Amino acid sequence: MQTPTELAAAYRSQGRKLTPQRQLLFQLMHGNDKHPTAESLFAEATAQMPGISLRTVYQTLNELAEMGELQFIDIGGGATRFDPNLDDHHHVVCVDCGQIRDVHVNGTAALKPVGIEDFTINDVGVVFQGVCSTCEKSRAKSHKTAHAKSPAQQAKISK
Amino acid sequence: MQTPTELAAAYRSQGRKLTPQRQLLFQLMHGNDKHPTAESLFAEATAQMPGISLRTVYQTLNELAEMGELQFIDIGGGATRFDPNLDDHHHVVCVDCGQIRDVHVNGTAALKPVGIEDFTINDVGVVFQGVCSTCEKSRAKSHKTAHAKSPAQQAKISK
DNA sequence: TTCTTATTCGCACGACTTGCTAATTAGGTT
DNA sequence: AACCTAATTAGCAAGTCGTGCGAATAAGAA
Repeated sequence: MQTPTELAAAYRSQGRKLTPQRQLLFQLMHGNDKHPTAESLFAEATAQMPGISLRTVYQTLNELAEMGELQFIDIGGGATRFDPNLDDHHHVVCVDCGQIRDVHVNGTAALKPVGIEDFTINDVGVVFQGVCSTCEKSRAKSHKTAHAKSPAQQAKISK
Repeated sequence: MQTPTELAAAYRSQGRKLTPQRQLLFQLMHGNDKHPTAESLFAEATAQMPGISLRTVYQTLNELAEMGELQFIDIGGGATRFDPNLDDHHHVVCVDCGQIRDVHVNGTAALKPVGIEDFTINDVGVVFQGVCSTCEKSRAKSHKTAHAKSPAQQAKISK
């Protein structure tokens, strides 16, 4: 995603208006590597601009996605998460706490799907599933105790 | 996923009951490579067993997932899709029509995430995004005409 | 056949996201 | 500086997907 300043210019050049709400969201998303949900962004935004609408957050995120400034990440379960990182990268997900980490991956260029001649491939996404060190520790103590989640809320496996 | 007969045995050995609803769903899912949603499975099931409940379809799919007989696939947008294929495989998605195809992928063993020492990786999923030949043809005719979908319903990119 | 317990069904509810629209505002124009 | 108009916002209703719950039912053992 471009800087807030660059986005301001991009917006104006497209006939879009530069509102305080948008400017705030530009700031909150720029360089943000937390892969926030709309709700969590809304919470942050509200802290700085009480009264901002969740609807506006969704709207702005959709605009930015249309403009190619960010990506949607759907990795099972809950809400869509947003990623302003436009570099060639992939994701690692902790199946316990749900955190998502950006990673560069070696070897993606060599990936070859077998037997899909009738598809024009445009993009490849790699998702690693694992357990982060923090969750690994809490697992050691409480064996499976509080970690059994319903299929719906736990990060789903999508091979 | 195992055959309906094998599943019947597995169910009984676990103290689960073998109901007609479950047996039907075993049949519908066995060898199914369409990656159906709960709704579409429900539709098929209803054709053969009017009165079967959507609730039961969800319940049975969750059971099968718990038993490791199938996977959830969440590739952006709409409903969860179910995959009874337990082989080591990955997926190709048509961003136009949303169809999902199973594929074997060469080179996955060589994939190396960079800089995530604090993660224990258990699984890797690869998703190719592209356009199937059918959609490619219709694109050639009607340029973008009916293919502009809202971000929400179109297959989302998850790098 | 009887009994116990799992299962089914259907509705209400919850999470997430979008549709709709009146009121407001950004930003160009006079 | 005041004005104009299209874009935007806010907020609530509604839609989609999936689950919680409880009464009625049925599987399978005794």
